[in-house]
Amino acid sequence: MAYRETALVRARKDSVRHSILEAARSLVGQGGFRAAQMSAVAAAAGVATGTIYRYFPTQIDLFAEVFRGNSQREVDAMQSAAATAGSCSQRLSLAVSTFITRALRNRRLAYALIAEPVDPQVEAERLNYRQAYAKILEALLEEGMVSGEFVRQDARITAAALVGLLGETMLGPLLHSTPTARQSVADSIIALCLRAVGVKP
Amino acid sequence: MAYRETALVRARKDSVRHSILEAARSLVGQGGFRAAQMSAVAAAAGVATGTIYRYFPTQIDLFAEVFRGNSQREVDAMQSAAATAGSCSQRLSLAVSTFITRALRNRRLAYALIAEPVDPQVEAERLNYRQAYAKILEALLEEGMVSGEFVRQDARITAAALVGLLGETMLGPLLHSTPTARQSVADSIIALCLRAVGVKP
DNA sequence: TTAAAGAATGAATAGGAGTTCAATTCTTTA
DNA sequence: TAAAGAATTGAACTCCTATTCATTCTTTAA
Repeated sequence: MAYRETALVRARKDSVRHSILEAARSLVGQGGFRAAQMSAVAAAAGVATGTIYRYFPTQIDLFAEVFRGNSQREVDAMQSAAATAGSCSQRLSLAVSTFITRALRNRRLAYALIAEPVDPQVEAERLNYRQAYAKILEALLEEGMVSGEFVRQDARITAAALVGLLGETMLGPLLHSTPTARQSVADSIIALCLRAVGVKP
Repeated sequence: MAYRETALVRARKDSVRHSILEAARSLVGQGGFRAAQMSAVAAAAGVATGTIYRYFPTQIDLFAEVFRGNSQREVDAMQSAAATAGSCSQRLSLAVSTFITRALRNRRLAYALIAEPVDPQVEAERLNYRQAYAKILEALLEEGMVSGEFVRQDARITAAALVGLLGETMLGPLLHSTPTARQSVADSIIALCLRAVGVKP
């Protein structure tokens, strides 16, 4: 034998893989998935298109990983917010406002993750993450019902509804509002969520 | 001149156009937009593919018209429900349950209209119709606030939120529930909507 | 009946983006 | 330094449908 992968090569391959992912992530963050053609990703990553295929079997696999990476961050952020100290209402408010704030910080990315038309297999990832959000909210709702803060309800449905509610308001009124109006819009959404879960007075 | 379109020809052309639209509508209703390739539409309509182009400049135009046709029916149905006699709460309940019932009656179509990945120009139609739903709900919310049935709120935001809420719950929990569970799920969604708009006791 | 104008046909074409692969360059070890 | 094994390259290829258009029917009016 005259060749075996050394740590150095391993490291460089890891770095190439990382570059490709980062390039794709950046393109998606700027122009959505449609802007991330393989040739564009390759150019941005500084490799040939063929090289991408040594790291990702298909474009869909690459996109799925980009989707997971981006979405997981959002889910984690919401999870942290939901896990803070305080009443369930406060934690729900924080979780929701975290979602809103982060979506506003990168609206194109938010659009890509929430609503951009994508390949069905990437859409499957989207559904996974919508469920991940829903699970977090569902747990919070259950807790709030036990503590008596929220009225009795089907937590699974309310959780899904909140996810849909947040997505739609991010794409609709909020994105087109002026910067000064944003805070009040965000406040409206939070108030709406609290009403929806039936916070008792 | 030796040829001029007569009423007979006019009528047949109208009928061909109608066949094409109907074929497309049916395919979309069964398998979504992805199942409605031009060749499939032509076959279903009993014409050659080239013929479609004498009636619709591009596939996108055809799809947009199919989308509008289908969506308008849904919007009209909700509008009727919202315009019945009764309290604003009752009318909201009816509007929401109308939406749910109709979505359940044709789930594939509901998916195509609500969430199937489509061309951006068809997506634009989708946004139009989401706004149409929202407008109906917004008017109802305004009325309910004036009458004192609903708490003060930003009706535009709540309306958008309800649209998102309905769409998400149609795709999530409801579609996968058993037939017997459907009614209770629908009831949960209605109750949720009433809480969200802040129905006063 | 016939010529002009339209309408319909469907095989051929176009175009765009993902994917492949023969040739090339790089790494490693003997 | 050489040879084997990998990795990289990017132009060529593939695939898939939407779209076109030369040809063939139909219809109309003289």
